[in-house]
Amino acid sequence: MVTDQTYKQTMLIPVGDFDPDSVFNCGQCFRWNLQPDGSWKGIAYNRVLSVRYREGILALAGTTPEDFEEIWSDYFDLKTDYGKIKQRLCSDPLIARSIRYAPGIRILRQETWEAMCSFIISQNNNIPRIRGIILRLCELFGDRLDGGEYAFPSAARLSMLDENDLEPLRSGFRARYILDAARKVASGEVRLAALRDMPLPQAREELQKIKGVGPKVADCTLLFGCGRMDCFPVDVWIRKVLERFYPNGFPEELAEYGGIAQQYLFHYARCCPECGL
DNA sequence: AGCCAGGACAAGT
DNA sequence: ACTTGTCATGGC
Repeated sequence: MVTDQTYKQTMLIPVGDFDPDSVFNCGQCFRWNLQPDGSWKGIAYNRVLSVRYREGILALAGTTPEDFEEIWSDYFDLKTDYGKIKQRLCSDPLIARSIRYAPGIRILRQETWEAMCSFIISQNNNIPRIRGIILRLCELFGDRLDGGEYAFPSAARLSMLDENDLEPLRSGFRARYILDAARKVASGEVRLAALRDMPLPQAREELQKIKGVGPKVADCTLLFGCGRMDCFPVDVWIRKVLERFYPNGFPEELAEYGGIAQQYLFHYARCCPECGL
């Protein structure tokens, strides 16, 4: 049954530098899954999408031209020339190696609220369990979408709950952090929409008004949830990389795309046995 | 079985 | 301003 005014279809877009396995499994997002048929299914912006990539063509199934223009083109950052950015980043030998290891990584432009919640949940946690907690959060409190999937629940919805309601998530000590975030966002005490245009230090300060949001979660929110590609989240892996390979600091001339560099380095350090860490 | 996970907080120097 | 113990749960 078709519920939309527009029939869903498959969009074919020529794009370079895109490997779904790298994009969806490099630790930046938690709601994309490989299907038995080889496609990737995910949820973002209250929409379900199916993704394939082959020989320079990105195939988006189950969407509309309108949604592609308004949502997915930006979500996958298709207007950004990653080839050019990678060329610049390759001036650094370690980043060059990490790009060679997974050249198809791109930074997704996720929703701010979802990114912030996801990385609140990520603290002192492992990626499989992060995904499980987020899945339960969506199934319990998110709106139902096509195909039995669930949207990410809004801050307004979560702000009405208490810690007992979140118990089935098994998110541990993070439950009260999720609630504090929901309440401060729903009440307008923290204005996520304003983060995009704030100076970085001010944006970090604003985010850290929330219990459970420290420097690392704030930077992940800004990089993955606000498109701030100059933001450089430092987690345990990146800290090891910095101590070992950049004792004099990260190269200044690459700071403009520091967040993208950080993601190549993170994935390389975490996944490549021969990276030296 | 035990260590550790894309950290942050609170209390202590 | 820097250091340390603690937090709840479960993946490996």
